[in-house]
Amino acid sequence: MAKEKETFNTSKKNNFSEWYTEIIQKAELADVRYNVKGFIVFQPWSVLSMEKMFYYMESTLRKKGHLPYFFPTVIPEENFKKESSHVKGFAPEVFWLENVKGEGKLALRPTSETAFYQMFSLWIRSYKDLPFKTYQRANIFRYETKATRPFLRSREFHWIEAHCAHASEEDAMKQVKEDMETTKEVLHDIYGLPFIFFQRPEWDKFAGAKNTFAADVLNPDGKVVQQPSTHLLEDQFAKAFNVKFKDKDEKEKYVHITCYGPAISRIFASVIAVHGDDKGLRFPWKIAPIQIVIVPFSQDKNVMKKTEELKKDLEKNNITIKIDLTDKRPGEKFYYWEMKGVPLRIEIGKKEIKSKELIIYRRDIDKKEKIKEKDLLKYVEITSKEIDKNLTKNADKLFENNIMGAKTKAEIKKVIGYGKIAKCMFCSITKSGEKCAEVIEKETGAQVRGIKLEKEKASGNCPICGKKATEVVYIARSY
RNA sequence: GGGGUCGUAGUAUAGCCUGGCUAGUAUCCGAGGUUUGGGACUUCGUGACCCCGGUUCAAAUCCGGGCGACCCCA
Repeated sequence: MAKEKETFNTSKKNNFSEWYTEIIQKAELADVRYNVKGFIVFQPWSVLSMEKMFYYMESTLRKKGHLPYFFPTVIPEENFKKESSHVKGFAPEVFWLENVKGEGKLALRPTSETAFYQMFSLWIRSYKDLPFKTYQRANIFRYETKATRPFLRSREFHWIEAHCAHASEEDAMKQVKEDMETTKEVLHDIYGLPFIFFQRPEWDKFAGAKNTFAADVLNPDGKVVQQPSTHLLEDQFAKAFNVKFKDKDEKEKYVHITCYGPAISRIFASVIAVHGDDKGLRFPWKIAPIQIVIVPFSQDKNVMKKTEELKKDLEKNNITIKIDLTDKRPGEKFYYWEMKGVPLRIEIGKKEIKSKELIIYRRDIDKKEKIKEKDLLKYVEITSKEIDKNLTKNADKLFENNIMGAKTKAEIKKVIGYGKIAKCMFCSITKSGEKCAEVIEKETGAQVRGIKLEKEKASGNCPICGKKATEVVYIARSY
């Protein structure tokens, strides 16, 4: 046997940053050599997976009554300026198109509130039109400063944004809860990503929102990544864009708007980071670019015939499958597809034909087993579910073990130093708590992420200012 | 936002300090042969000094600027 060769120069645990950089290149997820900073080429292995991610997210939204749109990529400056806190928050990140003859200045959308609500004002007339639930799949542009990272923070990213108009604040809040439910159904139950939904503190809200709720996913390096966020926009945007409806009582009222933004390309970063290991990627079954790869040991006629047969049977069951016919040796193919994260591999040669058996390798647990050929479909059906369950369970466990209580400033420091999330009492997440949050950020480099929606009971005092605690907050470093 | 490291074939690197060679090696790629049950071997071949300017008889090497990448801290 040949000498052990590691797939990566470093392990995920010892140096997450380098592991991440390396896996993106090795697994051909993105080519960062495109010659504009912060813009990368998404390669097939990431696109195929993200297509599936989009599919699950979009079909879940549609099931819940959202209808799809494609809005223009450009937004006129005029729209952009209508909501003052929004423009203030986003202005530094906007790419402007200059030299557009006679058209005024145009922004490349950094998000599309100001495009959607402009049209909402034309479309929404009556309470019968509400709730008005939309979404679009789009790429958006934000001028991130120098810390760009493939998938995690790029200047162009691919996302879904859902915009809804409601008759009342209660309805809007219901929508926010539905968005959280959607996040669980898709991010957790399909992509296998654990998260906590936080209500963000006053000082960390989306520009122009009354309240922001955001899901934080934990990265293996101990930092959290903000994933989907949903915002209660109250009626600020409705007033700015004059989105009104005639209610049952015959009065004109402003709608209550909510928006929800799952960024698929960024969530993909978490899929890589959370599930990957030192052999490479590990895809959850439903979002694997290829779900099963067949590696034949020889190109013998009978082996080839059997391989084709298996492929057809599996494809009939909607399984994405590939036969590896390259002239590499089997061992090299094994390592390659393991690095690529394909969940299942079938190995087949003359011996298996004779014994009517198959060797199956499971990427999630890195083990092989033998099964009867006739049991293949049933095996795949059961195992694919087990794979997802297993990956999700492991991720959940890791997440839970990374939350630690802290009672004093020193303890917060310690917990953050371990690369974990600190849970502690806090004075307030309204304006008055901001100073304490700044102290924490200055001394630990971590931010107050917010409170859980199902409110936890506070007791004792704020470890920073010593005032009576009103909230239980979570503190973490973030991307 | 602050700091650091760096840019030589598709990839990873040597050479740079102390200017001068046909720019070395491995891998990848292409052609041939032997192989194929966990990262094969062999023969031949193609391929590179990030861009702009400066110093110099002479620049991959020194200087300035630009562009880009990575890492750490906030």
